[in-house]
Amino acid sequence: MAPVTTELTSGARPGTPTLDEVAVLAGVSRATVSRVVNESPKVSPEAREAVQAAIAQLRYVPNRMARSLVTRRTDTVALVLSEPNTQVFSDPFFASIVHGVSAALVDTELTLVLLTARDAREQQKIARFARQGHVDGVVLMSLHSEDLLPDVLSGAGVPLVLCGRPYDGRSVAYVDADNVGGARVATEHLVGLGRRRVATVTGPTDMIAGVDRYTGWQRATADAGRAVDPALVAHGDFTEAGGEAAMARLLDQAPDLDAVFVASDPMAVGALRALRAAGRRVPEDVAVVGFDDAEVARTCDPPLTTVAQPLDLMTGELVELLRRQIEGVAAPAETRTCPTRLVVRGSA
Amino acid sequence: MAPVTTELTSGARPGTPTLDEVAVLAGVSRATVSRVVNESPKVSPEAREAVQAAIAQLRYVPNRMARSLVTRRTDTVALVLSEPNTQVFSDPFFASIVHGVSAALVDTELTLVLLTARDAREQQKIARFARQGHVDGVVLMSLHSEDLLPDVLSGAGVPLVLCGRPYDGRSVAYVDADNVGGARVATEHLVGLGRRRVATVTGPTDMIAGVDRYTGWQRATADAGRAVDPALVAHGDFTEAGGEAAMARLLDQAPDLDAVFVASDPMAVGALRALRAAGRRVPEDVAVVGFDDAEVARTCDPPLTTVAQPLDLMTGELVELLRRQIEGVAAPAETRTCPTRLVVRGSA
DNA sequence: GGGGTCCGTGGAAGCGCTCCCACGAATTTC
DNA sequence: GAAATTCGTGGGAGCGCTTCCACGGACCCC
Repeated sequence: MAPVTTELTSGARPGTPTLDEVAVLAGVSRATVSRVVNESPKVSPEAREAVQAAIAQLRYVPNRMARSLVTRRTDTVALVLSEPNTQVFSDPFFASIVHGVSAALVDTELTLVLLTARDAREQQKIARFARQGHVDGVVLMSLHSEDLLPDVLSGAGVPLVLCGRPYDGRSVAYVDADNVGGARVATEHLVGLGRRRVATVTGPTDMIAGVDRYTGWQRATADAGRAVDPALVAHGDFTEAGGEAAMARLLDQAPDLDAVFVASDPMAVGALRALRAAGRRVPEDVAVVGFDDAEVARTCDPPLTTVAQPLDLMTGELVELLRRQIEGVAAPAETRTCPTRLVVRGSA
Repeated sequence: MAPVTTELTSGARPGTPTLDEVAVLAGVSRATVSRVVNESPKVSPEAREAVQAAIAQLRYVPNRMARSLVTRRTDTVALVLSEPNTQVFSDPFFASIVHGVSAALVDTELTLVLLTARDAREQQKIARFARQGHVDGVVLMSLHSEDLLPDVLSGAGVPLVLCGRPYDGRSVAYVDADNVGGARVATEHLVGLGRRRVATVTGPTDMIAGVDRYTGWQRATADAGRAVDPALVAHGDFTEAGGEAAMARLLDQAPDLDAVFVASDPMAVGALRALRAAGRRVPEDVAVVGFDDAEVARTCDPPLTTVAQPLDLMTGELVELLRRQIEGVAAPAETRTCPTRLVVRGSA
């Protein structure tokens, strides 16, 4: 009954021109329009020009779904933050990573989308999203040990790079800073300053960065020929408030401490406050070293001596590793550990 | 030459089963499998069961690109943060919005992606992303006046809701807090406390929230029968450092001030610091009111009296308006202005 | 008990795009 | 000058899915 109107079916829907319509207007075939859109060199200048004019006139925008269906690429990568604590979202380190990755991608055809998962349900949703082919790959900031996403994603064959070493030595691509080394250098700096009782405020013990920085402190302490005194250790949660509370505990447990390595800058700022509240001067009475070299390390009082991570390098590697996996030319689980650097300011 | 192998073409690619393969295994047609996947009621229990078993066995995941191609829906919405200053990313208000929108979406079929645009190039990329049909709609936190995205997006017919009133009274859907009213109440509170010289630290004048809160202060000041003294005004940028600097200027311009309305909590924290540095006690010498009721307002010293925005309500409305537009049942440019509430704590 | 309704089902036509393949014309090579 | 190459082009199949339509069987009503 209904005649075959293949040619102009979509002409009925105004506002969304298709390849065919461009082809008709330009007087060429669909294939040629496709070539122009995809910048194939095998098109004569005249044809190219005609097509470009038609595209402009029709305000043609290619339909990505249709394209993806055949190319099996979406030109989209996701940066997934899998973390229950909303506040971590405002951690400057996270903001820097987002910024860096996004900057590394701006000159490519890839678009970055951010996904956050606060609980198992959201993790499921994200896993589905990725498995269904919405993205070509994912950079995962999976911070806690019990996270499901690394398994699900790599199991589903989604190209994946972790930002931060996986908690269990599973075989997966990752990029991380040399947290152990950085913490060690920070602690050695404190020891080298002649401090006798060097305490530490650690990060959460279910995050690898927390564990590694703690390990670095332990090693440096042992190397200095000192006992690892539990009274010199307080666990924080990478937040400013957590750092303040931990520092207060430390002051209580070990009133004679004269230096402290704090495993993140926000926590160090909290520690500074606790120290001030307790009437200790920094650095005279207590020397403080932080970690991250966040913006706040420069502006707080006194400015924070801290361990800087090479963020540009790290985000660059992150993107590089991911792209290689997407291209299919990467070894299964390449890893990078980037060197850190001590930045000496007023606090130690 | 090559025989027609329509049936099993995709069988060659292991690991990504298609509808057809599920259909074959379940002994039904593609159409029936599709019905099961889409939870159509018109399927017999036996067929449904067989299909579900096949799906489980094959670990079948529908290909969203293929589905989108025909349904013209992606079940994805974007939250776009269009803002050059990376630091805003760590503004707790932004984090709260993300959290709220994402929470409002978790029980729906919609997935939220976050997109950030720091410059015109990234804005272009995002515009393309949206126009090409990657998302069903966008929530835009377009904070500055010269942003292109609202125009491009609404021009392209992408369902769009702004978070925050547009700078120029353009006709577009938005949800905003009653910034003018909130600022007014805050200022009136200060006046009601008997303060004679009520200053203000404003937000950036190219952001509508900055402008509106300033307007609220002006109105309240005028209503109190006082002149709007320029010496009582300093412009900040919504950051803590900016607030500190602005407060310092204020102290310089108007040493006799005895109260200040600060247009955001992070700035208020900065102001508190400047005040302490200048030896002024809060609230004895200078009463301070902030805006946002951020986490930090509770933990700072003294706790901040501040204007709370109904975040859950706002994010709920944001999602509601967007969904209605996506369904096609919304008036073109519905708007919501949500009431604010003064939270009195120690600082005023 | 015959004609209507309802319901589950499968066939088939696309959605908009890419890309393989074949084709004719222009160019080169011996 | 004929065969071989190159090059731009168009035809057409197919990516995996949804959905319209038609079909046959079970059911209902008078």
